[in-house]
Amino acid sequence: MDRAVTISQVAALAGVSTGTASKALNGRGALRPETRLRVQQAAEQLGFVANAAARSLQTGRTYTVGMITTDSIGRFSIPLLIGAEDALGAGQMSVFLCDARDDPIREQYYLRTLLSRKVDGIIVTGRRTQARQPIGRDLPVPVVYAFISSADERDCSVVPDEADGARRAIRHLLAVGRRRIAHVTGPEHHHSAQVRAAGAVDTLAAEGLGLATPVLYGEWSEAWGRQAAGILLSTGADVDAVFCGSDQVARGLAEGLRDAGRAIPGDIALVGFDNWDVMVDGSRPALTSVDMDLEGIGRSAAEMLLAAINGEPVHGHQARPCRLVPRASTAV
Amino acid sequence: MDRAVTISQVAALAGVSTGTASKALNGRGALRPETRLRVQQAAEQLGFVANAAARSLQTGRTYTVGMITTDSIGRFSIPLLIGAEDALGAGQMSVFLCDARDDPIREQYYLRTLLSRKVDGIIVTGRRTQARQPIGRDLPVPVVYAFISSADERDCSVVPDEADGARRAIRHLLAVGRRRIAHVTGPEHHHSAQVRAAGAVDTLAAEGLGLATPVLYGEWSEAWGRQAAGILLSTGADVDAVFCGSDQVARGLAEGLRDAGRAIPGDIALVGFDNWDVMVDGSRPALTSVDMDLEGIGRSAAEMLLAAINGEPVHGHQARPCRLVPRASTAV
DNA sequence: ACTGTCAAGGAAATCGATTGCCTAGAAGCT
DNA sequence: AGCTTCTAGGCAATCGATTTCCTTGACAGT
Repeated sequence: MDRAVTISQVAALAGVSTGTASKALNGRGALRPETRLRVQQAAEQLGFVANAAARSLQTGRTYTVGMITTDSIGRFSIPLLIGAEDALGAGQMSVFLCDARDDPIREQYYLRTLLSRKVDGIIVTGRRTQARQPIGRDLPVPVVYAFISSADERDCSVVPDEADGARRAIRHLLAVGRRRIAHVTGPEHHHSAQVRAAGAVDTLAAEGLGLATPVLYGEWSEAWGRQAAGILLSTGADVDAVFCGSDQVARGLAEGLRDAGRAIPGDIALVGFDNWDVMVDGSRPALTSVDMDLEGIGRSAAEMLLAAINGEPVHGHQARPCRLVPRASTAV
Repeated sequence: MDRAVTISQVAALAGVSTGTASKALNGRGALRPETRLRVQQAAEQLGFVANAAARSLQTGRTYTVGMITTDSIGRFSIPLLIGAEDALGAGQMSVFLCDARDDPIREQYYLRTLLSRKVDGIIVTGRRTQARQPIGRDLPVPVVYAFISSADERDCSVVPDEADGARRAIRHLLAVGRRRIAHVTGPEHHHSAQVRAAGAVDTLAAEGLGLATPVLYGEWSEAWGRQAAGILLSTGADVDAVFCGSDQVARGLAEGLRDAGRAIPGDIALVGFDNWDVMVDGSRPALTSVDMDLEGIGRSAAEMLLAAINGEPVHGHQARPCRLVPRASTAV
């Protein structure tokens, strides 16, 4: 069963010492090409794979990073995970996944475990309404925050530029000829809702325009979207487009408007936020939406972590632009 | 900067040898309680955390498992991940996350890395239309398949009992007084579609009934559900309930039926499959659905892996029952 | 022929924690 | 007192790979 091949077996087969075998396999030292080859073949033949524990004990590097999702692993974490795992895997690093479930105790527990495992770095991710407290002070390894941001400005945080997303949504609506734009979004206390709303207002202001109605704050759900449709229509406001704070809100709104006999995009054009496939494709018509490129954020965070591990830390908040994906709900 | 605290520093502070310190911290050997306490306090004071690499080099155990998702991390993998991570975290094990993206080469690469890291075990998960080939032969560590199953019957696979899910759906519809039941589902070549359809047919047969129309195979999408509504109505078949192969199909169907003026559940009751929150809650009315308890499957797979690691391997396929979650779409 | 240089590879220390074996001293027994 | 039996805890080997010296032996230069 447990037939772990060690480097001394490889060395014995190749007729060299373990030290020489190590050098041969790692391309170090001064060896005859012929010897190097003999060792490599022996390793191949025995199926030798170096014991990572032994190696890291000696070198101090583990080629391992920890990834802590502070809230549960959810819809937003997955693309981040994938992106990070992608960038790290290419650098031969493995990822420890830790799901802290919004529990500070679990979080600290995981932090301890990761440190005891001597990870080379840590990525902290998750969904939060506000910037979060740093996960620890004076940690012996670099930390990068992805999607959420650290309250400490010196920490490296990679976040989507949500104001940019809002700007793109509004510009797009203006470009397709809409002028009387409303904004329906999530809870007012939610940072994303605030930033997106402000971004929308600012962009309109730059064109000498304003929102057609005050911002409608609610929750991040389809139900609220449907409800908002009623509110919007009952105000009698003359609206020819709605920028929604999320795809779910937009989908609900679309349903509500359709039920009330409004044509989309004929009467009212619609833009969502998140570019969540099941929502944008399930909506009728398909939903134009703002994509935050979460996978790119995950990848980018991982790259910055790698840089920090290699002694070139990046500090401060990195805001990454969004992308607008046009679909039928804003077709001309 | 932070020089890691080693056990010899703890030993020095407590005035004992490293061996004694180790025994004190691990509850081994014969030590005076007073000595044990002194060491523990010293460790506490210095913030000592044992170097996992050194420990595992000595003990051969790493308290680490690998989790390979064969297809990309998706909607189905998340609950599995969470469940497994939950069960393993409680046992102090850490999880290496590997996303093989349906690429056999990546898969083998990850397998190699995991083995070099001397993981104690491996969980293989992912979505497949059929049972998959075993990930390796004669591996030095136990492997458990979660959600997908291994083609080798001797391997341990934890899977949902989808026929059971179908049975529960049909029984529920019968219980609320429906008799003329149709079935709309995904692609015919998909294993899940087949099993669920067969389960539905068998359950009806046991009551001396049959499906009101032949099974409607299509794809796992809302669009197909909407389309199927049209097909179903155009056949003129007298149907008072539809069991759908997925929540997306059900949601599409619900929309299609509503558009055609049919009342749900008044005219036609609806049951979905997956119990996917955004679908069941977004549907109007909220959708009764079959829950495969993916988190339970993940947890269960992890527990079996732990058992195997402890020398009590479980072999064969473990089918876990589903759960029906009633909502408004089948209200009486 | 003698010395200096260099290439090739071996020997052994090292990383940090665990653990089997051993010993000094205390306690128990006759 | 003399002997045995514990007990508490120290010593040193060990895990596997890396790495820093060292030691060869070959060869060139004078």
